[in-house]
Amino acid sequence: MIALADCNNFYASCERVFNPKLKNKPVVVLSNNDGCIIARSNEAKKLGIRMGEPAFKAKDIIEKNDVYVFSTNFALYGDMSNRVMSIIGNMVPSFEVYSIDEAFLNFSGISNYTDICSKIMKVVNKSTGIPISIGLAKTKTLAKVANHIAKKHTKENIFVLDNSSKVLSVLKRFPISEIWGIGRSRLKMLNFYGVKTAYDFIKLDERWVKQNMTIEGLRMHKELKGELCYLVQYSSQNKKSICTSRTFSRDIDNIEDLEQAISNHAMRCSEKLRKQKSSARYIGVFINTNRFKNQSQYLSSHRSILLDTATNDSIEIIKASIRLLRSIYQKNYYYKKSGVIVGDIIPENEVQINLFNQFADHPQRSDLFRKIDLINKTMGRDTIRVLSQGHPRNWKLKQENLSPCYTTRWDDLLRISS
DNA sequence: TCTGGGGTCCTAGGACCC
DNA sequence: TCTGGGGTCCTAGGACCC
Repeated sequence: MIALADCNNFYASCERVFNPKLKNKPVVVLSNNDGCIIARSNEAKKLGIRMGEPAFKAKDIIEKNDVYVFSTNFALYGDMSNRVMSIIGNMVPSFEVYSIDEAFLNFSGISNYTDICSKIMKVVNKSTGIPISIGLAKTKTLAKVANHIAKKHTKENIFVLDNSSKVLSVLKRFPISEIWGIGRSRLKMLNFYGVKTAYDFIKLDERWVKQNMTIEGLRMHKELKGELCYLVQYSSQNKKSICTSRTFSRDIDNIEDLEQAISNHAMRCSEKLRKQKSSARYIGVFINTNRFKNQSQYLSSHRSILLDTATNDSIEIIKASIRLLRSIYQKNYYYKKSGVIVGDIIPENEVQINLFNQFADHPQRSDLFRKIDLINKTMGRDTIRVLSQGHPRNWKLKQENLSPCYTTRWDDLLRISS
């Protein structure tokens, strides 16, 4: 069995822990710049305040009903999350932290899972003040369904989907829109073909699902029928890309302010990189205009580069980010959002080098491999990894199209190795 | 010179999640 | 007036290889 443990109304619940007078009162938490509503207590949900709604649209409801409003405090939520997760971790053999407020628990080979889950709910609530719900089933996707029911249709906030007839009767009433992995676009497509419930969906032919919804749709299909596709991953994985972005509280129309923001974002990205002991080989910068202001002028620009050598050095990342920003900056637009992405992340102590095709018949090539071997032997295995090797036929053509950052690679390597 | 099947690598962008 | 931030996975298509 797999369980999904999910904190109820997490951010709103966190605020409540430190402010007892909020008990049984409507509470909402707002996003950056107090823009959107991103968490609601049950009382706030009952008032008809919608998830993701702009705060100004809900202003009337908020004022009339004395709703308590908070700006986000991510330091607090992160800290509370760690506490909840470590309690859960102490009570189950293996589990996966799926998001700030959710964890999948692995109960394979364990029969008293409901007892353990009830106990987890009690202990977490008693020692952190955060209420949680747990759904149990054979697969992650079904555990999500069970969790949904636990939250909305049970008093105890726990629900077990343990036999196939129970699963079928639940799926017959479960709207397809609520299934994990069905978003706006897939919902529209499925509705077009008359699929309204999860049961309608599992009755579809697997080949049709694969063809129309790719491999992800097929996995969803199988998981809903009880076939395991997503395993509980108990070891925490490093991020594969890291992004820092913000919406400005006002429109920006000059490059100085943008440079300032991009520098900060780049700094935060490098900090996150170093924290997970990684380096990035790819840097991207994007800026968007205000998409609500003038739709015909909406502009979204993104530029990126691959670096010669992976880095997590703040100065290098900032410099590259500013260069990218300058290459995409355009006047006459009012920028509203900016961000930096670092990607192709590799462990800190490794250097990755792409041997591009223009070097394939380089007379020093065999020499190079000898040097790489030598470096790896003295510095440790995989200090330098050769990612791809090209063919001489490609040489001339490639060379013309290469961006400057590639062409130095050969010299850099020779310098490193000599 | 023309032809095809079976690959790899890379990028851009869609769709989804919390 | 005011509309979030941070991720993952997958596919298509170009350009190239044998």
